[in-house]
Amino acid sequence: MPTLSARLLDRLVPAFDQLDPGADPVLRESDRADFQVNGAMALAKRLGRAPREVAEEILAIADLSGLVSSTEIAGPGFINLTIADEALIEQLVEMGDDEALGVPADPEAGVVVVDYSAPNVAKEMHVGHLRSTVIGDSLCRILELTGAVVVRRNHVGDWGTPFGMLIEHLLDMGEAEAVQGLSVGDLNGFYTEARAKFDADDGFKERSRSRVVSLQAGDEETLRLWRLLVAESVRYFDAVYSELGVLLEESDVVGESYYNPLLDAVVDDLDAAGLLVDSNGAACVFPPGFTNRAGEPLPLIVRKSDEGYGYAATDLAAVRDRVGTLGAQRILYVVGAPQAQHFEMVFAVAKMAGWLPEGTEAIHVAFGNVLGPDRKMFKTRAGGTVKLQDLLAEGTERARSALLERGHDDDSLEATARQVAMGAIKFADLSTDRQRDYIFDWDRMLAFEGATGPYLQYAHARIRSIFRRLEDQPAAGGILLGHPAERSLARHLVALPDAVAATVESLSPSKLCTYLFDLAQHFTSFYEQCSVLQAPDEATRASRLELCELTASSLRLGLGLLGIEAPERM
RNA sequence: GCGCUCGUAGCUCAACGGACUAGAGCAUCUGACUACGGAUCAGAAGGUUGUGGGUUCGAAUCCCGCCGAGCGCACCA
Repeated sequence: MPTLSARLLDRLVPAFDQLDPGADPVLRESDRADFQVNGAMALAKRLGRAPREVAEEILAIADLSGLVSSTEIAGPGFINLTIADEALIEQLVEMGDDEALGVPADPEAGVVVVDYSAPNVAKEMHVGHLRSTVIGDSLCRILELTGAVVVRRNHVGDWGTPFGMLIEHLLDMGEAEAVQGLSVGDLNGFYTEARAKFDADDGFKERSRSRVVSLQAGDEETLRLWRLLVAESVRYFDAVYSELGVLLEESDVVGESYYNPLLDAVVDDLDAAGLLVDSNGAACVFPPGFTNRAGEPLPLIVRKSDEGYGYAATDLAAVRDRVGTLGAQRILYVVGAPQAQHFEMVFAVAKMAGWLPEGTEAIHVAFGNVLGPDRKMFKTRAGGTVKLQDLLAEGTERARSALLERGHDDDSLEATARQVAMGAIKFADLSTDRQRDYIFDWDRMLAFEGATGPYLQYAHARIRSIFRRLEDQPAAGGILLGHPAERSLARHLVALPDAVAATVESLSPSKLCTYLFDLAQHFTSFYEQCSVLQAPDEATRASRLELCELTASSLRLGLGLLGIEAPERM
């Protein structure tokens, strides 16, 4: 089913084509009317004609019958369009019949690999993993709805020199005891103890070093111990993901170690392509346009001077694997903004090597830091790292008391508190433009008023409450838009597909957040002005119930795309 | 030093080169509870969009300079 804006474009494009083939109508939502068409002005400039005259000609040519009820040319050459109520109603009916509420699935969307979350084995997840996990999860859900085949990749840090000391520490403790400790999630304690011994005890340090060598050499017993560490960590990650309500699973974990067997080929093939340069003993590629502090060319170090591989090699191998084996048309890296230059370089080298051919693209979906109320990096009061589990638990606790304060009185309290807390945390994160840093503030995000997760959940719960009170099955009549509040709600409802499209286009869930908040506001305004259950007549009542149903579905779908649950009651 | 990102209302944020009033939310002030959840709604007030130029019919948005902030800049990921 085509969206309303697609229908409009179908009528407008031929008119613009007639004056200048390929001209963009520049169709936008408008606060003056329903839509505005701004393309006439740019077109007039190219044609050397008067803008208003061009606008008039467009309107004369375009067949807007049945879709638009009135048009107006305003200002320097804006075309304002008011949608016919019948067209709006038709759109709403189709929306109601569609599980995706009119969001079109693009059959050409292709395979998209989304690389996100990426915690480290044997380390606890902390607030620094929050944004990648939440943003990545939301993008996956949205891309799937819009037709992409999404492959989730949790690129966990499961390899490298720290594993020597971790394995030795595990042996010192005894396997059984170590596993016991790890299974209760005390990964930081484990890591810290290992680190402390490594720094203090030369013998331990020596054992750790040779253990790394055994690990890299593929010694079976060492690998077994390493797998034990990885398995315990993955179980712990799963517990966090499940509490947070993100879709990552064990099978999505494809850590750094997975790419080890592919690294030699990366170097060999770069060498064969003549791209590899030896610089101070390291095997490097110098992609053009990157310089260091001294203004000299900056290398991407593929193999270190000690023969070891760095993360550039792993990232290059991952690009090859994802494009070559998984068939990715797009690879999204949901990774913090500070790594922008690294990814630019990796992508540049991958292109030079032909590993990102025409028709494929790699995108760094960068995001800013989580800051505390003091605008500095978010830390605990003691200055330590905020553990993700602690953060989620605190949120749930705060949500619980907020619900109790407001008289929540059934046995769903625990479950609802968790849903509200996760909704609050996620909405706060997703509603700010990705690129910017955002300030983590419990009171603001957990407020039940304003643009927050709880406000949206509340709007949904109120609608559901109407249906709980409904005793009879309403007659299936048509939709009526007699009241201005009904019409503006309707107008907003049909814009859901456009909001989703804008979100996909920019890979910014904040656009969807804005849409949903506006929708909730339009709804509550309608709700205040238009009685539903006690509507003046049966036809109006049925129509309003239908509008309620569509709003609830839209909120549920939209929140779902953000990874936020929509409880029936709060 | 070079590069990237960014400076919008007291605070947190929107605004895809477009309109006579730069929008929301919070906080503040004023109203509205005998309708479906007042956890709400209606309204008011609040801005030389860091600054100085430029391009344009039209700039928060594009270009240049300056000021300020954060991050990155060779073997950790």
